[in-house]
Parts: sequence; C-alpha cells; structure tokens
Amino acid sequence: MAQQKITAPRGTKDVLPSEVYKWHFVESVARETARRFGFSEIRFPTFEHTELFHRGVGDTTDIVQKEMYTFEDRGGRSITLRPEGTASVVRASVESSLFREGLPVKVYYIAANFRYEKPQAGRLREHHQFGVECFGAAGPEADADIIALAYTYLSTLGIKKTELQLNSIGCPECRKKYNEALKAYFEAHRDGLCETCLDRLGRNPLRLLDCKEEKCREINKDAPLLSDYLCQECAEHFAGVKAALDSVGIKYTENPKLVRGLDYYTRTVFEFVSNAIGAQGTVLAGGRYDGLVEELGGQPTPGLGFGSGIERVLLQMEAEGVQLEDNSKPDLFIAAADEEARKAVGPLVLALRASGVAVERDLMGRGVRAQMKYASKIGAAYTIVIGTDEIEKGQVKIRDMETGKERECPLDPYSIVALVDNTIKI
RNA sequence: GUGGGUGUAGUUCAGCUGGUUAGAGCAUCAGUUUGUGGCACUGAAAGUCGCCGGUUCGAAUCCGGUCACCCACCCCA
Repeated sequence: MAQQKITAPRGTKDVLPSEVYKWHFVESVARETARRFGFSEIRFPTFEHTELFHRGVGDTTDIVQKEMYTFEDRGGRSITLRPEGTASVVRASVESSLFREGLPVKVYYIAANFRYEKPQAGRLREHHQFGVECFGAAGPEADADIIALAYTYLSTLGIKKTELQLNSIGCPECRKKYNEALKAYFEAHRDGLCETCLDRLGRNPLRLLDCKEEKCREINKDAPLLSDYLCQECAEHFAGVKAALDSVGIKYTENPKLVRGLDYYTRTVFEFVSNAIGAQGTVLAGGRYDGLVEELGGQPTPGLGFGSGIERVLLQMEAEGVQLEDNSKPDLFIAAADEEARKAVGPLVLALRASGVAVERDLMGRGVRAQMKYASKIGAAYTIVIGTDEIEKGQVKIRDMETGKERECPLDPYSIVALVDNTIKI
C-alpha cells in the first residue's frame, strides 16, 4: 500500500537530473566571469541572526516586514533564513576584518535566498542568486566595472535581449531634499492618487514613482526629478559612471524613476530588464551602498554590487532560444552477453573509470539487445559487447553509436581508453 | 495579502447536454526464433479522474469547500 505523496514545499523547485546541466553551465559562467574580473568566492551560512536583516536590509522594506522566514531556535535565538546575500557578505567581512587587510575587497557568491512570497512566473520562495560585491572603491570606475561584469556575465550566457536601466538615487543628503520636494508635489495632487500611494506618501515617497496605476502614472509624469536635486558630488559621480560606460560601449537607458526596493542603496542603481519572461522581468539588479558597512558595525567603507536570479536567467535563456548541450552523457557502454562476460565487465569498467572514462554497464539484468537500446537511450558515444568469444580472443569490437561503424580493439583498458579518449572517428 | 485561470496514467491531452469495463499520442517495460541501438510491428504495465463533502437511482462530468499549480497585483532576483 503506497503512502500518501509528499510534495515539495510551495514556491520551491527541484532541479532534476535531466536539466541540471543548464545550472552547471550558468554556474560555471558565473565563476569564470567573476574570476576574470578579479573576484573571489565567499561562502556564508544559510541562516543568520534576524537582527542582521533588520539593520542591513532595512526595517521599512517589504522583505523584512512580511517576507522573512524567521523562527526561534531551540536556544531561544531569533534566526532568519537569509532573504538576500549582501547583508551576510558585509557581516562576514566585518567579522573577519577583511577590510583591514587591504582594499578593495571583491567577492562573489552563488547561494539560495528565501522569501515568503506568493509564487508566480519568475518568483519563488527559494531562489538562487549569483551575487557580486566590491568594497572600498568610491569612484565611478568601480560602478562601471561592476556593470561591465554583469554585462559580460549575461552576454556569455547568450542573453542579448535585456535592457540596462540606470539611475542615481543620490546620497542621503540630496535625497532628503528631493524627498521633501516629492512629498510636496504629491501632497498637492493627493486626490488623484491610488490608495497604496497615499499610504506610502508619508513613509517613502520615492516608491510612488514606481506605481503602475494609470492615474498615478499621469501624476508621475510631471513629478520633480531626482536628477535635478543631486548634490554636486553625486551628480559628478553619476556623470562619471555614464562616461565610463560610454567608453567601453555598454549601452544603457536612463530611467529617472528606477528605485530599488532595498533601503541601503545610494547613488548608482541599475537593472537588466527583460520583457520576455513575464511580469518579473528583472534578471539582474544592483547598485551602490556606501552606508551599509558602517550600519553593520564596520568602519565607513563604500560598497557596491549586484544580484542575479539564476532561475530568471534560465528563463531568459529559454526565451531567447539559447541552445545548450547536455555534456553529462557517458563515453562508453559495455554490454555483457552472458554470465561469464558479466563477471569480466565489472573489473574492466572500474579500470576504465579510474582512467577518467565515463563508462556504464547493465545493472538491470537485461539481454544484449535491451542493453544496446539502453546504451542508445542514455546517449553513450561508444559501445562494446563482450561475450565468451571476445574474452577468449582478447579482442572486442568498439562501435561508434553515431555512425554505427565498428573497429577492432584489444580487450584491455589502455587500448580502450586510447580509442575513447582521442575520440577517433571509427 | 488580493484577484483570475487550471487540476483525468510518468507526460501532453481527449472524455459531447451526469449513464454502467475512463481513452489516445509520447515515454516506460517485454518481445519480433534467444550476441548488437536509433526505424517498424506486437504486447504489457500504469489512473481512489487533486482532496473532502453535497445533489442524484447513478458524478471525471453538476454544486460547495479545501489544497496545489499557473498567471497578474503588491513587491522583488
């Protein structure tokens, strides 16, 4: 009697053997791109003290207010499954004094994030991110470098059809002035605003710019622009970022309404956006966060970085028709014709595997014909059938499964490896 | 948290206005004179028709609830 099935928790996804090669590809491109740009990997725990995210991500954000997986552990500590990676990176770096051992500190990670959201296209409760962070560099070349890394990463994956949107949200000084101007403007148009906007007006007027409600959009059109309120330094920094991007030929669209959802951002914010994968079209997003390290107890240290959702990147690749090859197929399948041969196949297969060849054999007790069918199905490049004849003669036929051609080969691991490894066309 | 759509073999789906043994393609497994794959042919296995309740002589089909998935809002990668 079968037990009732247990399904994966809502908003989580298994990566099955048949598609895991796609993940391997994305991860290897991420690692290689990071390496070329001079970033080292950092790993950190899956859960942290809840306090870290309250301070690091920001108390007013939706993530902290209603999306965290928070629980008390058996020792009475408040623990949270990380909803994003940046706070952990900063915590770990401060804790181990990385910033005192020389700047800049450049690190990347590939890690799962957890947010209690309602799942939809491109949005999960557990999702994975390739993230990159750079600390210590205050100048605009650093911003451009991070964006160039993002751009290289996406193009190497075969993603061409995203738009890079760019904005500067200034420093706390100029943002304060802008916030006041914004508040004043929206107060004057109160009657025309939707309810959520009215609600936010007092707390975070920046967010109103993002509203998709038709009537709010109308009002947004003539709202004051942040670019008019940037202080001298911020304006120069932003101009520097744009000039640096121009010089390397990376195209961008200035989007004065682009506001990121995490409280820690300052100055540069950017997103690579797609319109091909549903409403959640942001494939990669990031920016500068010059106040975060200090907020988390370190010396004032500028920082910047981005996060890119691997599931979304995969969706985008799919949408753009990027073709990947599953390279997990075996090099060789060795079929046994009788009991005697089955005994001989075991040691042979082990010897070949020790030499680096991916070899499979029958574990299901099938006949030769069925073994060949199976070898074909799993995509083995070569097959060998061994029976009493072959063992007596010490010779086997090795067959190229693509062409169907066969070739004689001595029955010893070295000869077989030589044929399979050199991928000699038979 | 709010709203819309969808739940039938492993999978993609069919099943007309409720009628008795719930079907097909693909996939799986076995075989086509027993030592050779892809094609073809034969056959087999596989479903408490998401779950619970209601209406009815009778429910995959109608009604209610619930859960899950998909999509959108909110927000975000």
